[in-house]
Amino acid sequence: MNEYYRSAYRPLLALDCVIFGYEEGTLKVLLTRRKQEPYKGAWGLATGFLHEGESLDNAAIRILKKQTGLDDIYMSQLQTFGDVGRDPVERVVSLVYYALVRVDAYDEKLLEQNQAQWFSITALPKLMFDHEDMIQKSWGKLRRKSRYQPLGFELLPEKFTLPELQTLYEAIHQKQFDKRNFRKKILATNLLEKLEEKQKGVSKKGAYYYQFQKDKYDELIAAGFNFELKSMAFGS
Amino acid sequence: MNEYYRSAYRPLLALDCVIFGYEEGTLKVLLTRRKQEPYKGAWGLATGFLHEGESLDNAAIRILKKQTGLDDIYMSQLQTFGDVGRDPVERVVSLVYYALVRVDAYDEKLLEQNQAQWFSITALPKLMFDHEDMIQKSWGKLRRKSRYQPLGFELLPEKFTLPELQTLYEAIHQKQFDKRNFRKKILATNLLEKLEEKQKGVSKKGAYYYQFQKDKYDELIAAGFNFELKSMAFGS
DNA sequence: ACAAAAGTGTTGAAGATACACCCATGA
DNA sequence: TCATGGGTGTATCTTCAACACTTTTGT
Repeated sequence: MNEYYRSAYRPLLALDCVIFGYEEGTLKVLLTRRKQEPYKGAWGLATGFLHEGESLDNAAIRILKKQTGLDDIYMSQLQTFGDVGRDPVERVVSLVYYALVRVDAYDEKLLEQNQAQWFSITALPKLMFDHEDMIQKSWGKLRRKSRYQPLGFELLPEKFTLPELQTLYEAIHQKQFDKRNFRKKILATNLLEKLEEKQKGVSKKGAYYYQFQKDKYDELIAAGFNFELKSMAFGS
Repeated sequence: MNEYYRSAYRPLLALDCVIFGYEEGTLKVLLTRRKQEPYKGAWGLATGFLHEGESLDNAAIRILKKQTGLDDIYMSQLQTFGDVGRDPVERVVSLVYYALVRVDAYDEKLLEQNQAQWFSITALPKLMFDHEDMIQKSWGKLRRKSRYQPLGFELLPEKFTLPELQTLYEAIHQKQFDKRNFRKKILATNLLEKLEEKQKGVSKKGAYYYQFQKDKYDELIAAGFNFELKSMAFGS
């Protein structure tokens, strides 16, 4: 290694994960209490430093696994935060990932073990550093992305009903949708398989379960199919 | 500072800038030759390490200023690249910014001084490390963003004609647009002011100059106006 | 007068929105 | 039987895409 590299400043590099979940009709975020002084006990995102020899994505996977017990989580980089005073203890540059998990797959025991808790996105506690900003920006990204990518499914169990899916979208967008138009739009993607089974216990009539056809989606993606919006496509 | 921070791994943190320009009907990227061994002389993006006490955006501004002589450049974070072997010399995590500059504002002398050169985006030389990937991803972002934000103006002089603007969009999207539809769409934003003056020398008839009304745009943004697409808005 | 690029409107198709009633079931 | 939430179709409007001729002016 030469002078060019050796003399450079080396900041700490952290990864913070905004973990979204969906439960009881509201969009939630998983928060944990900070384990070290100062600000010990303050609510914040799941976090960790990058390890030597570890890629960024792998570091995020490691942190998510530790926090949730799950691999194979939908996960994507949001952006990097690096204001000078954002961590008052020491200069830390922080890469934010956001992740979508199925709350039903979540290991309850880990909540206690990690001093973690789900909070409704509309009723967050006071958060340390710039974590509030990170969550709001992640939510914005989720809103925008859910318009052209079938993300909602990542937050629901394998089998879900259309009313459930609609309520989820309403929680993400904080907006009511028309039942008929919503169904039309969702079913028009042709990515949902209707099952024979009906949901019991929630309503008297019972709603049909659907399943997201991930294979079909992956095929379409592989074939170069584009779920992007058509309008403003400057077509021809 | 306590143990939690002290024991953490500290990678090098670089910033790489994809500088887009527009000239002679083609979208271009500004590249420089690497100044140190190994790979000295290889083409790559304008780059630099983060300095102590400097925010990420300020670091990007510094690097852009050094490269182009300009401040006040449109600039935005793309994403962070951190694969383990991406810099073969040493582990370097790299934050990519993309920037849009007016080539006419560019100081010619700096090109030589920095061993820099504009390359058409469709005819890039072999690039070092993962810089090719960074450029392609930035271009993708530029394409997507130009559909719902008036970005094109950043690449043109203050005064420009609609045929010029259209050619720019065609260069960004690598696609021909219909003159009439393009005009309609652009003028529908109500953000362009038609000037009295006509362009001379390019065509016999001469095209009217237009000017982007940045004040008006900023006002609308401040008022919460949203340039996002309407379709898929899950409206009501 | 003619060549070359600038400028302009309309029509049909597709997609988005608004809206109201019947159905199945458990209590 | 009735209360609750599930399911369905249509009419209107907006937006997008396709398309061809006239205007201006320099040579």
